[in-house]
Amino acid sequence: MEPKDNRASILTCALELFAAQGYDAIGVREICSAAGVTKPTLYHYFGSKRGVLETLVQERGAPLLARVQQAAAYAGDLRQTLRTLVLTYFGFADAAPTFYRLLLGLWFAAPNHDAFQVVARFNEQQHQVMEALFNAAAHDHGNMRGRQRIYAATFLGMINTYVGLALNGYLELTETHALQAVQQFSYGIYS
Amino acid sequence: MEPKDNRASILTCALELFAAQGYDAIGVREICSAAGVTKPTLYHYFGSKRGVLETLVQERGAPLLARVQQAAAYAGDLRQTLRTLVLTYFGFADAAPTFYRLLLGLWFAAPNHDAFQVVARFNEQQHQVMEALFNAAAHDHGNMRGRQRIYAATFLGMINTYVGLALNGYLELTETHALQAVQQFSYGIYS
DNA sequence: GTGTTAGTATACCGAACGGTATAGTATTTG
DNA sequence: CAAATACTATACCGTTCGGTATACTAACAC
Repeated sequence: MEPKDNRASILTCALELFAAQGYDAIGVREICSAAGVTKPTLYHYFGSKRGVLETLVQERGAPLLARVQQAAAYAGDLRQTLRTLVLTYFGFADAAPTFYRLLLGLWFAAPNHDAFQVVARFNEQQHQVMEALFNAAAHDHGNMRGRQRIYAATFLGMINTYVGLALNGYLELTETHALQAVQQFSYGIYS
Repeated sequence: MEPKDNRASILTCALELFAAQGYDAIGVREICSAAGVTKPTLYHYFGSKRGVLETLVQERGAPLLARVQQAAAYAGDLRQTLRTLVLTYFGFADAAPTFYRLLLGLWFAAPNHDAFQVVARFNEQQHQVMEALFNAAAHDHGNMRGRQRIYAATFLGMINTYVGLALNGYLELTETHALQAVQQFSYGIYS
């Protein structure tokens, strides 16, 4: 029997419930009862319902961001870097589907919504990484210049689309799909 | 002064509020006060809050579905059909950005959520249209066979991604982008 | 032992939620 | 004119919401 860690089990239960039912549809009470604690415990650790979501995004998102940052290092071969990136994302989504579902559920959510803004900041961080990559690549590929922002956005969008469709049972995150996606995307750039 | 149509103004206000703040974040009271009516009026026309959303999706979505169905007619030139489709979607999103925002906000929302299921049915209808198109095209392009479902899903996903990024200010829905998107997508198919 | 701190539970707060019972008005139908 | 239908307002229902005041326990500090 592992020593009970209320903080951790609150986060785990909240993630599962948020991902399945939506942030707004889940009350603090449900999280607490699922985690086997009472409300003051949750508020002791996170201060508010939004604090739970923020902690969740930060802590569970950090590994993804770290891997992505590493995979996004540009070494002269853009296509290869993109391949590594897609595989990194697919691997993460495969290992943490519930968390990715939470992110995707708020990807295009209402802009004035509390929960959206939390996730938007996280997405913006990923966007920065991608934009830096395309900026670096634009030195070698002059015809890309001026479009780095769009490339970053559509590349991330393509990844999220694939993951979202996979989560909804439309396809699977195979290496074949990853490579095909990169090939497709690259064709749009170099042409 | 137009003759006041309470039913219509409820729908209009609900759409605006849902799209901006999210379905769950908006109460029936807010819709009513924005529309200048009281709750029994709303419940007279729509029966429930969910009924408002359902009506919204059906009535505002019908024109899109009609245009898409027409544009998806296959006449031997898949690439041209896809071009027409993307332009149809872009045109609709440009004319009804608020409604499209509502759809996108629930695109990958939590699967057990009330609002998601309403939109999911609508998305499924579009998916059927796309799948039929790729089924027809697979007669001419044997190498597509068996992948029609994936093609339909990723094609719609690509469109939604572009529209979503446009709504969030990352790009604009120009004809150039539309053609580029199709070219990209087609390359993934024929290769 | 005496504070002090971290963590947890009971019980409660006011506000907002979705929805409705009742009563009215205005228009149409006989 | 009477009856029925469509629509709208006042006022209310019970429930749940996010959040908290208070108190208690265990552990560690001095």
